[in-house]
Amino acid sequence: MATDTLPTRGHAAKRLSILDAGARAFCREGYAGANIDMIAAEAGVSRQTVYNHYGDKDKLFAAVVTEITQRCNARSFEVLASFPDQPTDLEKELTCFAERLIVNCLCDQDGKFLRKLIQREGERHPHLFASWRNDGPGKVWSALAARFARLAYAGYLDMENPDVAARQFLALVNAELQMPALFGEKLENDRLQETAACAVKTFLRAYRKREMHTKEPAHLESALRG
Amino acid sequence: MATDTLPTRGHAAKRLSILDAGARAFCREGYAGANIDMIAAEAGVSRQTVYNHYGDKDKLFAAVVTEITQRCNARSFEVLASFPDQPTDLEKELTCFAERLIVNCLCDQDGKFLRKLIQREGERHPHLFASWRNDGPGKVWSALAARFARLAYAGYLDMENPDVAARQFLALVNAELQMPALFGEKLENDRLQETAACAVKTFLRAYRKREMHTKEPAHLESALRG
DNA sequence: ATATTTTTGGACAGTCTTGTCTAATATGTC
DNA sequence: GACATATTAGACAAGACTGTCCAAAAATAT
Repeated sequence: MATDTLPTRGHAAKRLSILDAGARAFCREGYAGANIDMIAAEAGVSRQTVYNHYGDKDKLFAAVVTEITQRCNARSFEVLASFPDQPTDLEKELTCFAERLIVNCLCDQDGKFLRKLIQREGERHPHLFASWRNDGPGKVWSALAARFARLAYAGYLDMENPDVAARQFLALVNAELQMPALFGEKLENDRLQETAACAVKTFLRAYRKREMHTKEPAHLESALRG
Repeated sequence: MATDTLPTRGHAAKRLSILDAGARAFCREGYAGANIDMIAAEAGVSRQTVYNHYGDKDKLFAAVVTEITQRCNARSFEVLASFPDQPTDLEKELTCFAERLIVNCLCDQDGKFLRKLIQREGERHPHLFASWRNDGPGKVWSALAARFARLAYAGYLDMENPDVAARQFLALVNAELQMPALFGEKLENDRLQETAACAVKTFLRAYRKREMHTKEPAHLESALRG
C-alpha cells in the first residue's frame, strides 16, 4: 500500500503499514469484527506495536478514517481540477473526466475502503464522518455543480439546477458500479469505459443544449415540440 | 413490526419478534457486533427462547436475511405491477411510479434493513445473498427494463438499450437518497416527491421520443440532428 | 382441572478479545 | 562499541459472548 515516496522501513513505515492493515480489516470485518491481532498480523507487526503507535482500537479506527478521508479528498479535487471547462468535444472530454472519476475516486483502494467504512460504521460513529461529509463528497458535489453551471453559462448545457445535475451525473456514473462494488468484484477496463460512456451519453441527452451552434432553427424546434 | 394480520401472541409471535429484533440488531451493529442477549432483550424474550427457535446465531442470521429478502421482493414486484404501461400523461404517471418505488422499496423498513445487511455482510456471506441478487434487484431490473422496452416499442420512449435505461432510471431515483440513507436520516414527504419528479424529468429529457405522435417528420429530424 | 408445550432466569464452561506488563531482542545513533 | 529507542513474543487479568443445561413458572391445549 505504501507508495514509493513513503518510507518503506523504520518507525514511520510500520505506522503506515498498521494504518493500511487497519483500513482493510475494518472494511472487511466491520469495527467489532476486526481484532487487533488480525490487524497486527496483516501489518506484519506485533500486537504491542499497534498499541504503541495508536493507543487503542478506537484511536486506531479514528486514525484510519481521517487518514483515508484525507487521501480521498486530495484525489477527488485533483480529478475535479481536470474538468473540461472549455471543451472542444464535450461528450468525449466529459467521458474521459467520468473515467478519471471512476478510476481515481470510486474504484481506487482508498475510495472503496472509505465508502465501505461509511456504510458499515457511519451510523455508529457519526462524528468521525462529519469531515467526510463536509470536506469530502459534499464539497465535490458543489464544486462539480459549479463546473456544470459554468458550462451552462458558456452555452454548452441547458439546466435549471446545477446541483441536481451534479448529483445526477454522479448517480449515472455510479449506476453500473453498484453491484460490483457491493460484492467486491473488480471492474475490467473496457467495462469501465463503457460505463462512463453510457452515463455521459444519457447525461448529455438530458442536458445538452439543443439549439444549433450555427443557427437557430426556432420554427423547426417549436414544430417538433408542439 | 408484526402487522395486524400476523399473530401478536403465542409461539409464532415470539418467533417473528425475534426475527425483527435480529434484523434491527444485525443492521445496526453488524453480524459480529450484534449479540444474542441484545436481540433477546429487544425482542422482549429470554435468550434461551432465541436458541429454541433458531438454533444459533448463524441460523438466526440466515433466517433474517431470507425472510427480509422475501418481503422485499414481494413488495418490489407489487410496485412493478403498477408500472404505467399505457400512460396518458407519461411524466406524471412515471413520477407516481417512482414515488411508489421510493416509498415501498427504497425507504421502507425492510428495504433499508436489507440494503444495510447487504452492505455490511454481503462480502462475508456471499451465499446468503445469491438469492437477493438473483430473485431480488436483479429481477426487478430486468423486469423494469422489459417495461421500458414496451414503452419504447409503443412509441413513448427512444432508447437503444432498455437494460441500461432501467439501471439509470433507478440510479436517478436513488441519486438524492444516497446521503440520507447512509446516515439514517428520514425523508420528508415533499422532498421525496421532489426527488421523484427530478429523476423522472431528467430521465424523460434523455429518453422521451422526440418525434411527433401524429406524423413522422423524418426529414426535419435528420436536418436537426445532422 | 390436568397434561403438554413453551418460556424463563440463572448458572455454567469454553472461547475470544482487549489492553497491560515484562524481559528479551532488534534497530539505529553517536 | 555503547547507548537509546523501537519492537517482539509471550504471559496475564478482566470482561464479553456463545451455546448448553436445568428446574421453576407460565401459557396453551385437551
